[in-house]
Formats: sequence, C-alpha cells, structure tokens
Amino acid sequence: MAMAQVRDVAALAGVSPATVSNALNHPHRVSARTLAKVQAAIEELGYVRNDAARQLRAGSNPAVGMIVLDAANPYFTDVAHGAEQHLAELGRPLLLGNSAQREEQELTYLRLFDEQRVAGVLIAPVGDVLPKLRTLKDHGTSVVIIDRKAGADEFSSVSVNDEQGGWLVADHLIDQGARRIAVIGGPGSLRQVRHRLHGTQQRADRTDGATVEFLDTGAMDTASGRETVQRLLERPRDEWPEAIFATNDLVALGALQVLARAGVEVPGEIMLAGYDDIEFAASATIPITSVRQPSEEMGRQAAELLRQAIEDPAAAVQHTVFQPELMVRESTSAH
Amino acid sequence: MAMAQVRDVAALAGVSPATVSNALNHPHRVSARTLAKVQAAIEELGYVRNDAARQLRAGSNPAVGMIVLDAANPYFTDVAHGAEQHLAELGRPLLLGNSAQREEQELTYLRLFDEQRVAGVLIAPVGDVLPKLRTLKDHGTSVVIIDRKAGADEFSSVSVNDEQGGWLVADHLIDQGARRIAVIGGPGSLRQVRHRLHGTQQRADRTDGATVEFLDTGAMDTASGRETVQRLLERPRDEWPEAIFATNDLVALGALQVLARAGVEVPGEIMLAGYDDIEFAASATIPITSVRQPSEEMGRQAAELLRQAIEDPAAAVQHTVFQPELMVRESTSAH
DNA sequence: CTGAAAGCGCTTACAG
DNA sequence: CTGAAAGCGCTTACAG
Repeated sequence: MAMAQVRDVAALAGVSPATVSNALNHPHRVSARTLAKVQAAIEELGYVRNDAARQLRAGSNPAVGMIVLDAANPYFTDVAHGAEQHLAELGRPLLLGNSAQREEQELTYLRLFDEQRVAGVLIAPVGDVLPKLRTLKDHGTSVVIIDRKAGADEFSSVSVNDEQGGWLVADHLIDQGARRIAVIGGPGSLRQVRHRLHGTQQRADRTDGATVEFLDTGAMDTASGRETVQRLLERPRDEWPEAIFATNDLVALGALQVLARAGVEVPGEIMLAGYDDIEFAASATIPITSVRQPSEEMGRQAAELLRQAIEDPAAAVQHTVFQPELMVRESTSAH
Repeated sequence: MAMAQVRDVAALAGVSPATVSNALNHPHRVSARTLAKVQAAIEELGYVRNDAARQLRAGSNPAVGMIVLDAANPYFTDVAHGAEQHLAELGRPLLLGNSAQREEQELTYLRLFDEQRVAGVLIAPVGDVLPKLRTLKDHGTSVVIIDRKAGADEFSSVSVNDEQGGWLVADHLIDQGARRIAVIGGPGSLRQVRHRLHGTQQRADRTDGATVEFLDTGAMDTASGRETVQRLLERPRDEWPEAIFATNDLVALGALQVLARAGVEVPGEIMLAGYDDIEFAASATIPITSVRQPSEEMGRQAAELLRQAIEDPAAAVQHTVFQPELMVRESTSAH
C-alpha cells in the first residue's frame, strides 16, 4: 500500500514533480543527469504511474476498445489478433469485449468504452448501435465497423463481400448436383447471415428447380447447429435437403456432429458447407468446405483505418472490402 | 465534442454537482423528485460519466484484469467466459489480455493493469511473474493464479491436477499396448507441460519397457504440433514412438494433420492423445482422446476466489484443485 | 533545463 | 435531503 507518487519520486530525486512528469513523458526536455536521477528514484520506490490521473489531466485515453460477436469463434480471435498486433505497434492497448451476439452486452461494453473515453472503438455489431456510435463520435471517440457497411456515410469499415461468399457456396453445391439447399444460421437479423443467404438465393434463382430454405439457428455456435440439424432430420427422409450451408463453421461443425451420429453420409446423402474457414473446419471428421476470409488482415486493416480516423477525425470515411475464397473439401465433393 | 459534465447536468436540473453525484452513485440518499430531475437532465444532455475522474477521486477501479496464455485456445476462452460471467454478476468489467506465451507481453499487461489500479488480476502465468505480482499486491490489487500453485503461500489459486492428468493418459496408452511414448508440447518451462510430462513418466516407470521421450514444441499451437511431428516422422520407421501424447489439443490437432497427410494410421501405427478436451478434439478427423478440465467452472471459481481476496485482502489464501477426467476416443482405441 | 501554480472532472466528508 | 469546499494524482502551460 506504500503507493509511491510523483511527489515522492520528485523528493527522492531532488527535483520538482513537473520535472518527474517531463522525464516520464518528454525525456528529451530533461537533462541526462536529471533523467538518470529520476529513473533511479522511480526504480527505488517502485513507482507506477496512476493512469486515471494521467488520463484525466491529459484529457485522452490512448487505448482502443474492441467488441466481437463471439470471443470463442476462432474467426474473431484471428481478427482481434490482427488488430492487436497493429495497435501494439502504435502503442495502443486493446481492450477486448465479447458481445456474445447479445445487444445488452454490446451496449454495456459501448458504455464502458464511452466512460473510459477510449481513443477508438472497433466493433462487429449485433444490434442497431448506430445511435450509440454517433454518441461516441460526438465524444471524440473514432469508430471503425467490422463486417458491415451500414452507417457507411459516417464510419469507416472493413468487410468481406458476403453476398459473393453465399453465391460461391451455392454455385459449388449446385454444380455438385444439389438442388434443395438449406441455409442454417442466425439470428436472421444478423447482416452476415442475411447477405450470405441472399447470395445463395440469387445463385439458386438461376437454376431451374434449385430452392433455398432458411432455418434460423438463433445463434452461431455448435450447439445451435446441432439443435437445428437435429430437428431437420426428424422430417421424413424425402424432405431432407440435399445440401446444408451453415453460415459459419461452428454451426457447420455442430451440424456435422449430428449428421455423423445419425449415420447420415456426408456428402453422399447430404452435402455440408460452412463459412470462415477456421482451422478446425479443415481438421473435422469430414473436412468441411468453407469460405475463407482474410481474418488477421481484416483486423490489421480495421486498426489501420482507426488510426487514420483518430489522426484526422474530419477525414473522409473509407471502406475496405475483401473478397471471399471458396475452399472445397470432402464434405461437398464425393469424388 | 459537446461533452456534458456533472456541472452541466447540475445546472440543468437546478441542483448542485454533489447531488448529481449522489443521484448517480447513492440514489437512496436523494429524494425521488430530485432523482427524476437529475435523470431527465442526464438523458437530455447525453451525459456520460468520466471514468478516469471517478476512479481518481474514488481511489479505486472496480475492473478486473485477466491474462491468458492463448486467447485463440478454446480452453482459455472457456475459462475466461466463466470468469467473465461471475464478474458480471459482481458488476466488475473484465479486461482480457493475451500473453500468447510471451513473457514480454505478459509484463506489458501486468504493467497496464497496475497503472490502471484494477481491483484484481487473474493470471495464467508464463514467466516468473511472482515479483511483479507481489508489487501488484503491495499496490492493493488482489491476485488469483490460474493453473498453478507456485507462490502458494501468497496467492490463491485454481488449478487441475496435471500430474494425475499425465498419469491417466499414460496409463491408458500403456493399457492399449503402447510402450514408447513421445510427449510433445512446450516450452518445457511451462508448469503445465512439466507436470503432465512428470505424471506420464511416473506411470511409465511402473511398467517394464515403457519409455517416455519429451519433444519440446516451443509453443502450444497447431503449427508447433505440425512441425514437431513432421520432424518425428523423418526418423527411420522403427524409431517412431507407438504413441504421441500432446500436452494440449491444439498441438494434438496439428499432429493429427501431419500424420493424416503422411498416411500414418491413427491409432493403428501411432496412437494420439491430447489435453483440455476442447470441442474440436472430439470433432476431429479422427476423434482425439483427451483430458477434460472443467474450464468454465475454473474461471468462475477463480473469479470467486478473487472476490473473496478483494473483500478481505488479509484473509488466508485458498487453493482449489480440480480433478482431470480422461475422455477415450478413436485416436487411441482401435475400432 | 527546471519549478510554482493551476486545473483535468469527479466524489467525499462535512455542515446545514 | 442538499450544497460549498476540498482534493484525488497527475500534466500542462508559463515564467524564469
């Protein structure tokens, strides 16, 4: 509890508190002799700066807050990792929050970041957070949106062309002979889900007899995938889809578990595709066809756009759109 | 930038700043009428409290910092999730840091948390952080250690009996007929790795002809697992081990990828076991035998021990030790 | 290059 | 129940 303060350091070093502060924050303003004395005093007392006081006086918090949809999804840990690396280079700590696809959690973190007056926020949104993001901007916090272009006029963004991703999957499935396609994922309100579904539908519309059915899983995790496919298999055999397209790989893995347990042959009886191309999709019991997104690169780019927005809040917003890539594996191609 | 402050709220509500503060922090001290006026003013101005100022004056930060070894490992996301849930119930935000098994990163986060004067820290340590943890404690920050009992006299901890886990795996592998066992994981300095190896060795010592060889992968991820097993397979065929025990599932999944690519039969030619029992181990190409740890429960318990330590810093330290459980799957048991 | 003074935005005793 | 005053620990102009 013997918390040393600047004044203790100053006293021990035989200088003023202002000089200690300068030694800490603007070392070039201080003579080498003084700097050495101050550093020795800091060392001896084990002085650790009080961040709250520094922030209050300096009027800014260098940290960046990030909110992801699911901290347990390797796709998001990769995006976060990319962002963290770039931010570390900029000397900005990253505070990571997990909304777990819950609007309430999302708002809790946004409020926390607002109260902390962080320099910037990176967010993959669940709910309609635009009003809250505008508030943050009003308060001097820059914002970059990950995974969607909504609010396009106001905030820079990094995203992947999800409609094209859906199209690529549908094109492949139809090419493999599937006509009845079930798209599973959710909640349906999630932009990613809507766009991937839309792309699938658009491709299906081009082929006679191709139909798309959407089953809302409610969430994007393995448990939700299991439950949904469980229900699907309770239908009469001739009402099963020929292919299941899960809007992310966790849902696909859950689906695969249920299909395997039920003895359904993949891809023989039902083809299965996922999205995100997480490592575990390629390592699954039956390797899963998926859509690759440059996750780490997306995180880096989001951090870079944020850097630019922080540097010049009046600058024009920018949108980086990455292209998805289909990774074909055993779950859809019987060879 | 029209950042409203308490004084603006006070002016609009026609009360003093002190009353606004009371309305915010001790609503029961304020009349219903006043409370309503203050809340209306807060609403109208979009007032958001300045956390740095609050913390400075209040002298404490309710948040808790957590440092995990690998934010991309589902085991740690589960532990973090358990901790986050319990802390949320206590009204304490969780700040999550990822050391990525790097001592430098670990110290960076510890310094950040120290500067922020967080109420507590949960840490799964990489390096020798005891001196730094003592400093934190001196500064009034409570500490709970996850996954090890080092510093047992000074800090409460939550851990799993890793030696027993290693023993369980070895016992099973030997039972399945394996004698030459390769343990892969790393760095060897990591307590978890040492203990799991030690348990393996102890069991092997009881069986004639059973030998244990340790291969340091340097890190605990899939890439490290791949590289190590790649090198292993370059040995003459008759120098291959009969079983590989990876000290976590990510390493095991990496190992499995290389074995599959090389056409090595698992478990026929080489058995494979992992640790942590992450969901993806059970869903792998060949479902992987693993050791289950109650990850979420560990996180909750760590948060609970922290709560107690924060409440009474002078209380005796406590150690919760969970028991591991072997999950036998196809990767070690032919058919 | 160094220091005395002021003040960041809150909350906490204390008095009324 | 409410308010005037002080002060949390630092950094920022400013003067020397």
